[in-house]
Amino acid sequence: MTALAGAVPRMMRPTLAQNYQRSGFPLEVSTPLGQGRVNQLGGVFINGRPLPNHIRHKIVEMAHHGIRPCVISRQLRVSHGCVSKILCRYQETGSIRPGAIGGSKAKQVTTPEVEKKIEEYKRDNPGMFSWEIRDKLLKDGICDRNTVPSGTANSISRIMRSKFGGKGEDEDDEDEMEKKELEDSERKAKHSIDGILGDRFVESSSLSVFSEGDAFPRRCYSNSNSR
DNA sequence: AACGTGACGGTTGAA
DNA sequence: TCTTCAACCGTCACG
Repeated sequence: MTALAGAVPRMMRPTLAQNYQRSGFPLEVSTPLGQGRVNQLGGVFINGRPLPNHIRHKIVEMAHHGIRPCVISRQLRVSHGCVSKILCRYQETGSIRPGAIGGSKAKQVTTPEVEKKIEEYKRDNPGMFSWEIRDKLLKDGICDRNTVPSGTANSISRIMRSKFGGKGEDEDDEDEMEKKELEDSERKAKHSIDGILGDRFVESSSLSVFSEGDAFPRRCYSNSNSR
């Protein structure tokens, strides 16, 4: 979102709408969903969707074995930009998981103090309902009628989701999330890129204990591909 | 040749 | 239930 009209950086090519056909590869690959596309390296991907977990694992695993990103890219048929991005993220966060896609950024409807209080209530009484929390916030004088999280208590639910296991931003839950995701991906495999890609990459997708890697990028570009 | 990075078209899901 | 919109995705191409 930095490109200003009139001052078009060179990077911003005045493109013919990106169509993934510059390479002469077929635009789409026939899949049960008709979503698969083929990149320049011949790899299959779904535009807009994250690579499957086992490929992400594989990328990190190979990097840990000292395999260079360009080799990983060619071998797994994933663009080097993507390999670079995944490895950078892994280095920064220790997680191979993609970020949370979609949704709006939660509005700051509550002060940190209120959030803390909600956490406290929830810790003391995990079975507490949103509306009960809301009432208690009012009763304890933490909020008044104007400042209490919204009428439907949706915002309270949101806070609770994010604090007590929602989209899994919590690093402590990483293993748990990984497990859940694995199960989930198995369930969805037939209808996702995992299924589309089949077992092309499945062998040795288990992630072993890593030693200090050497093939990780030296630097990272900012994680968010800002627009 | 390898790699960092910005633009792009696309998907997702909370509001 | 539908729409909007900002987050994310991977690819591509440039430097």
